Amino acid sequence: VPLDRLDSLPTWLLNRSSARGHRLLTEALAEAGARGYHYRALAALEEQGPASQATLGRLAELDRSDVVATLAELEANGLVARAPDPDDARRRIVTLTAAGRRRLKRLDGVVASVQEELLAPLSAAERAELIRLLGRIAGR
Amino acid sequence: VPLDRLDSLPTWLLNRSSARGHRLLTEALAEAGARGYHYRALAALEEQGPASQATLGRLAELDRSDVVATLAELEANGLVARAPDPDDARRRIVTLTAAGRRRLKRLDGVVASVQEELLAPLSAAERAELIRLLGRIAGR
DNA sequence: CCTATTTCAGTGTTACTGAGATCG
DNA sequence: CCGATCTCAGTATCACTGAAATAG
Repeated sequence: VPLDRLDSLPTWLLNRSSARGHRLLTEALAEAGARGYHYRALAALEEQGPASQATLGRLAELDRSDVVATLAELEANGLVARAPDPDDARRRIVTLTAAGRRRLKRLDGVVASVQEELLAPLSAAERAELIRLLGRIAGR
Repeated sequence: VPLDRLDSLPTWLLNRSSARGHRLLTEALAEAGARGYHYRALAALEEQGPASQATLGRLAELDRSDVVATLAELEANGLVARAPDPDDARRRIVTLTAAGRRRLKRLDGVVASVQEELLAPLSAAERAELIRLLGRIAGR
């Protein structure tokens, strides 16, 4: 970075690193035919089991307006199924299909290789330390 | 984070940390009546001296279309002055005014206190280590 | 009545793209 | 004619807001 003031400024370095990671991830997922929202939604479904769209949106931290389109796309590709909740007619229960589970496994691999690429300059110990330090400042 | 898959994922932690830093910075600068672009432009001017708008944009990593509005705002507040380059009529030379220098000093303080707030959970040694690790993966 | 869910349409933000005018 | 500079207008993106319909 050409500006002295910025090149060891934490907020700046975080922005650069995050942008680079985000770019790598978006590109890698796009190559696999997915976007971040799809991965997060599939992961939430696998970890928490079938859930209403609203619950799923909260778990995967999707905006309520984006949940609809995201799940519709996943359903169109046969990765999830949506059915009305017999106990509460407002809800639609979303479940992961076998194809969805396989897709998630594949995307897990894509995501892992992006981490590898992003952290390539660091040793295993340094990677662990970075994760620890980021966890302390990430908030939430 | 409610999802196991994400809570120690570097790209995810970087996004959270970066977003938190960005929010703190934007808010603190707004309270001081500035935005990130203003700070970067003023800093570039102080570090590199008077420069054309295009050069300044490259130094401060502003988009070419945003340079105009940013500098117009700074000029309206008397923080920079713009004058035609006598040697090249395409260029407008931008210089930092005394008021601009004072404002930059004040914003440096604002930016520093944001770093302090963001990194509050870390010791001095941890902060240095984080900066070092981020520098290695930030790219550019 | 009030709250929760699902959905759609529109807004706001922030970066960027395209193109024109000027000039070396 | 090519390339750089400055400028404006318009677009793309992404998260979000408002509001409506439905139901507990």
